[in-house]
Amino acid sequence: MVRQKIQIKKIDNLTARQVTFSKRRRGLFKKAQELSTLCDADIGLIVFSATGKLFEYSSSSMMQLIDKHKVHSDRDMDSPDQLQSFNLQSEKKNYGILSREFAEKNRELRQLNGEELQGLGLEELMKLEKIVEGGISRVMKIKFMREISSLKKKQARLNEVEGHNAIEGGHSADSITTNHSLVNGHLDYIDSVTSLKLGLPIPY
Amino acid sequence: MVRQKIQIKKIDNLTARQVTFSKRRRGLFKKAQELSTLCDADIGLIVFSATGKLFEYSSSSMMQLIDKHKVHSDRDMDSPDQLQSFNLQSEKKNYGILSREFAEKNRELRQLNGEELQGLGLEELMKLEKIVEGGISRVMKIKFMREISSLKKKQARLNEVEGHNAIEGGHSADSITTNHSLVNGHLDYIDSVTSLKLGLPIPY
DNA sequence: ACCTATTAATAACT
DNA sequence: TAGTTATTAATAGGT
Repeated sequence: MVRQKIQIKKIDNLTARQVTFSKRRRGLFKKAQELSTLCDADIGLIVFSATGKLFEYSSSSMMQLIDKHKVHSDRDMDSPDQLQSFNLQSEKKNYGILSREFAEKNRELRQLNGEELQGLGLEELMKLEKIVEGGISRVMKIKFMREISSLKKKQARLNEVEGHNAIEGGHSADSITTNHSLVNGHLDYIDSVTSLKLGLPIPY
Repeated sequence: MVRQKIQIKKIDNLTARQVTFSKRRRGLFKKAQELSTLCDADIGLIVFSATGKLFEYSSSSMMQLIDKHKVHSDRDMDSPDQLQSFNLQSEKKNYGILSREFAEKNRELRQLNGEELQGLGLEELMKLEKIVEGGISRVMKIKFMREISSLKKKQARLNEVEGHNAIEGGHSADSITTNHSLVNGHLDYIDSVTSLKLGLPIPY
């Protein structure tokens, strides 16, 4: 773009790449702020460098923005069209992941035996609800509500259809829960998790 | 910046503002993509127009990116300095909110009586854990793990300190849990929640 | 960090 | 919403 036009592909030279990263990152954040100011837009920009360093800008609160974004995502789950992002890749991929996960959940649920279903019965769900009542974040709350609601409905249907005996192996029940917002969590880059692992010896 | 340089302040004329929004938004997304490609950065960009329309770009998966971002935020909670974002406003505000919420949680917990603590005993926590084991998102899992871990530790300490009787009203125990990532959820703009509200009549 | 030639973005207009 | 163009803004390569 200047002394010589460059190709938009990964810069080989490490130093040059770092320099360009700094310069263009600043430019990007500036543009984001300008757009926000000029057009009264709410903007959040998250940048992780190749080395994992976080840089971010948000015109208001990143937390709120992310919550708002998640709500939009969840809405899109219901009717998986009408997405108008710059590139739809990530959203489409998301939707694919969630769809698979949803199918998987349904499969797992059908494999549960009656006893286990009883074990995860109404009482436990009620207690879960009570805990969820507490001060967890907006999105987490919604997702958990949905999960609980979904589990309740599924259990109810299973009870209805199966009596209290065998488990159906047929096609999954799509119509029961169109909202499923849970994802398999691989705890890759998280080291602090280890200390949170449950089952640790806690003095009682 | 062209036929005439403009001031970076909200554009009064609605039409002009919309046109500028479209043009600059495209430019911003392009720059984001270029930076991502050139420097191998992982970038997420969320833009809400003044009318609430969502536009987004992400070099990989927005969901993963947000999870990663939240983990970073949580890390910052532990040592509330070393933030290197473009503007620190939102993060600082976040930290303030979480600090207050944490204090509030501590207060609430001290007010719990022994019976209620028993009710939320080890068994329930174990069941919660089992549920949490399932496929919920990375961040939700971490947050819930932390919450459960925190509750366990607090209950353990209460049992230790109080025997099984009265509740201390003294100073809060800061050292027990430095990670507390839960936020008060006001369910403002979310309408779909109503149908998810628990306690709804479900046929059993 | 700074410089600057050159390209890229874009404000006003159509 | 899409094109044109004059002008400013961003920046690649060099110091």
